[in-house]
Amino acid sequence: MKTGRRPTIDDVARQAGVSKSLVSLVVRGDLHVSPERRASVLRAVAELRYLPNAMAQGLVQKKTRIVGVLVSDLNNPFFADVVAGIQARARAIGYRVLMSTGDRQPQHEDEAIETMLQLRVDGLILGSPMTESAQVVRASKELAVVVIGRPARAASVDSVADDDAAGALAVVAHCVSFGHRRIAHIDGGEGAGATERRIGYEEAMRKLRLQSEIVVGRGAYTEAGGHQGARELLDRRPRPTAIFAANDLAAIGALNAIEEAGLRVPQDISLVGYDNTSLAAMRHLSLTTVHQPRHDIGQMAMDLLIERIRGVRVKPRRVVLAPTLVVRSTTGPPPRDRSVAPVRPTRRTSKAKAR
Amino acid sequence: MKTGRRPTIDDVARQAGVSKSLVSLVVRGDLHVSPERRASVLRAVAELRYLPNAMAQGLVQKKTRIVGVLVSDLNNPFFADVVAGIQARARAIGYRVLMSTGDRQPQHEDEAIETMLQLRVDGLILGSPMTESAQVVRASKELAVVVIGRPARAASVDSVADDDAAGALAVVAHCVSFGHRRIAHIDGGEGAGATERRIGYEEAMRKLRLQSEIVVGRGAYTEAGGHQGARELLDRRPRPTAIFAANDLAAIGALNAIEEAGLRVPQDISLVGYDNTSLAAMRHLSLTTVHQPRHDIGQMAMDLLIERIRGVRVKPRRVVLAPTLVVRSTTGPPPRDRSVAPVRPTRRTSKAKAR
DNA sequence: TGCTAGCCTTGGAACGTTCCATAATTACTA
DNA sequence: TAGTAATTATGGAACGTTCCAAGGCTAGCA
Repeated sequence: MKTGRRPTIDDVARQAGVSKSLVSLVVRGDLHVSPERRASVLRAVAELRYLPNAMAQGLVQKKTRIVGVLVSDLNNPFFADVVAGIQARARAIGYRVLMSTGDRQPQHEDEAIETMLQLRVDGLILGSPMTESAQVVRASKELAVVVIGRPARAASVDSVADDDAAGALAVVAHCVSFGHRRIAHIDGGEGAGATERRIGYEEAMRKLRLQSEIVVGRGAYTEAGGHQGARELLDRRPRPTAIFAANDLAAIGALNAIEEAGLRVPQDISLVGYDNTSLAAMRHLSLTTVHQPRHDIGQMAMDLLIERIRGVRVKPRRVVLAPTLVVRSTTGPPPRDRSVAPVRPTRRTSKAKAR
Repeated sequence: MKTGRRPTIDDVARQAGVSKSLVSLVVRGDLHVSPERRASVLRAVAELRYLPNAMAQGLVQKKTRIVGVLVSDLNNPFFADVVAGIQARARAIGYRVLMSTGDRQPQHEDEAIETMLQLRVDGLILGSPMTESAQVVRASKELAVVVIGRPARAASVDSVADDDAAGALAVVAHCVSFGHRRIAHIDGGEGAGATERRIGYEEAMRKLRLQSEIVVGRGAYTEAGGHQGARELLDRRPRPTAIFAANDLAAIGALNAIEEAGLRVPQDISLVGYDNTSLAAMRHLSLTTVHQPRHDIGQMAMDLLIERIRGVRVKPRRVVLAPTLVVRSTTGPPPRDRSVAPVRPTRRTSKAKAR
């Protein structure tokens, strides 16, 4: 770490024997520059290792070509693909991506967002934020904001999310097709989309005439949350025969709790996650879950953001993508249980074969 | 997204009836301001929702109080805790953290770093970068750079890493204590610390008089890499009885390959990972692995960075933390195998008990 | 030859802050 | 009461870019 002052555009201009305006033009790839001068400028740039100061650029241009991305939880591989999708699009149109995380703490998330706002990023993508805070809504009046993972409320905010109700229904229906009735849910607490998934679960249960069996354990979109929610559920008598966790991380926590209780999956209890993260796909785990097109979600979020940045659209958009159930090995028929009459055994058998 | 111009310090000054210098003092919490004026400035700030422009600040202050963090792979939960450690320290001393990722592609990593440099971050923490590129070394001449996960080469770069040789030795010794001899390694390719781990493995094998059994499958710090490396190893005859994967992600990929081959862990083959990520701790997986103090690593990296930023130290530091073996359920005695004489059965038994 | 058009190049204003020197005010001391 | 010190407030320069209007030059054309 030497103390040499970073070269500025003036240093380059002096070295190349031209004006700083010309250097600026060359660096930005302007076409109307004579080949000789361009060459000498580029030589000077290389010799001095000149790197334009993005702050000075941003100040005068009143834009940064940076989009900020808030990632709610670095422990959740869900965001890896989402961010990859964002970056792919951003790269294609010359935008840079800067990330930040609030570690699932609303206050920290607000601070992270504030940092982005102070930096005057051109747009903000919020990956499953804990809240659509007042700060966010205010911010969205002055720059483009897209929320991923929950439907935005404010009209100035766009969103990209999957259809949680449809996903939840698919899960419940899948369990019912095996003959389950006591299908419980571990919710995602304050997490993005958690309320939608819980309500989706409840409505699905009602639709399938299982409203009397609705049970929700309090959890979170984390392993710890899933663990706690599962313990709550496992303590109930009669015990649920299937658990639908709000996301894959929670499902893993639930699995830990289930195994700690000496139960087997899926023989004693079926388990379903959400998100179809790389974790769920692990052969050893082979978690039945709901797939979301993560890369597409990221791309779509970036597309929406760009539309707003460019001002080609002012109307809010709520993109809803269709989720798909991915059946793996953590779901199966419920155990025989004398306390409850077996449920439509024929249907159970046929579905079990279909798997 | 309204088009209202963001309020500047001048707007606040006008509204509060004071000079912009005074506004600047109040906003930065200077003490020598009369209570009345402070109050009116703060009122104006609130009314206008004034947020200082970090670019303008950075331009004149010649520092940003931002540290950039490159995360090599968002799929690897290893970095979640590292970043948490960095953030904890940063928050304590009023620095902001901005992240970026190159998705394990050296070229993208360089671009991400360039973005940070253009932004004139005060320091850069590189989380397990694919390379210590020329760009990084150059950059380190002008700002503080700390590398995590591999010992830095350049004198101007600090580093925080665990003792990979010690970790590898612990793994190999653990396997040997069970009676394994054909202990193979899946390397981490170009990943940070991968070479050190591979060499550590090879030296450990030599030290334990198993040099003739050294086998390295080509892999990467990813599930796919581990899968491929494992397939390569499983095709060998005689087959290894234990596999030491370069990290937990690779171990999971290896586990998939092992199960695909119809083998059981640990009965047919033992498996060890590295990093002790949350994945390894999953009860259902229960992977024997090597623990790194991730949060401490992050904190230490931030501490080193701050020393450099503040200029209180110019000598390079290579912090090496001690790893610890975490024995779980994926390691056990090798299967009986008539082609090789059993190895010191007494020792095997005693160690098995110790577990 | 003079005029126009087009290309290339340039100086200086602007962006929104902080820093610095100095001014204005008040308080304290001899 | 004057002089000094301490406190609070201010205007303008500076930071490193881009933008804009305008200048110089060359070439084409009548």
